Amino acid sequence: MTKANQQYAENLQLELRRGVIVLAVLSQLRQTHYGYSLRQALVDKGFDVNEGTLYPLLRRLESQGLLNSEWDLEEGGRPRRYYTLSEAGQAILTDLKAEWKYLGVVMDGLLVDDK
Amino acid sequence: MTKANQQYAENLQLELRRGVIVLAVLSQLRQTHYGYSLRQALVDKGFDVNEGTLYPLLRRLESQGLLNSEWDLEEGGRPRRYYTLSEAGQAILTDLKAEWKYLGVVMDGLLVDDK
DNA sequence: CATTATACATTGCATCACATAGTATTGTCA
DNA sequence: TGACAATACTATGTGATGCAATGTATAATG
Repeated sequence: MTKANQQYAENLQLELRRGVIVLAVLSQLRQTHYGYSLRQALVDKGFDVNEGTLYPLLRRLESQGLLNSEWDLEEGGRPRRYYTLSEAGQAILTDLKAEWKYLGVVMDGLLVDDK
Repeated sequence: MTKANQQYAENLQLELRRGVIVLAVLSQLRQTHYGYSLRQALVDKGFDVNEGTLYPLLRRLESQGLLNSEWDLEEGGRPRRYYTLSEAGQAILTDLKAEWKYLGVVMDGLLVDDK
């Protein structure tokens, strides 16, 4: 595999993960998290997310009304912004889960080693 | 669900499918196809792809050396460009299949209804 | 003879992940 | 004590890419 091909492969793997990020994030926000702890939870479970991806994503989802957030300015600690799913966010999560499941079935059909 | 939320939901579903498109395309090109027949094969199996997505995608994959193509200029027929997987394309397909499988496992872990 | 299906191409727009860099505090370890 | 890593969040620019829209042209269908 040439260097160029390796580059293409990495790129395609990134694309593959790209679409799933929101689903991954929403799934974990069934429990309250702040950005950093959310990232750790995802990484721990095998889903690596860049900080430069996650933080803006959370702000975007909040601006779309899918998340609620609240600052925690505890004394003697760094300020944390806690996120939870809004009702709309829960509805979207349900949608995306269904779509994900459907996609799995479709892809299984496409990837069958026929003949 | 408000109109805005419906918009977000559609958008996120598009994103979800986005990353998988290349994998879907490569999977079907284990058999030779031209663009139009490839699109039909995908749609038939539940994977809807836009023409404006598919045709440029095929050109791009070819330019990256993952596909080979050949015009068929049969008399009394519309010209068709037939695509097949190159060796590099087959390698990438194998990679992506593995990544897809891994992603499935990870997502299953994330989506578990714990508690 | 008009409409639909086939077959491919192109352009501009909008979305979005990531790399990178920056700020600031807390903890660790030599 | 002083350097470095970890914590926690923000901001910006770039590149990749899907899609809607539009165009071209031929064949089939009614």
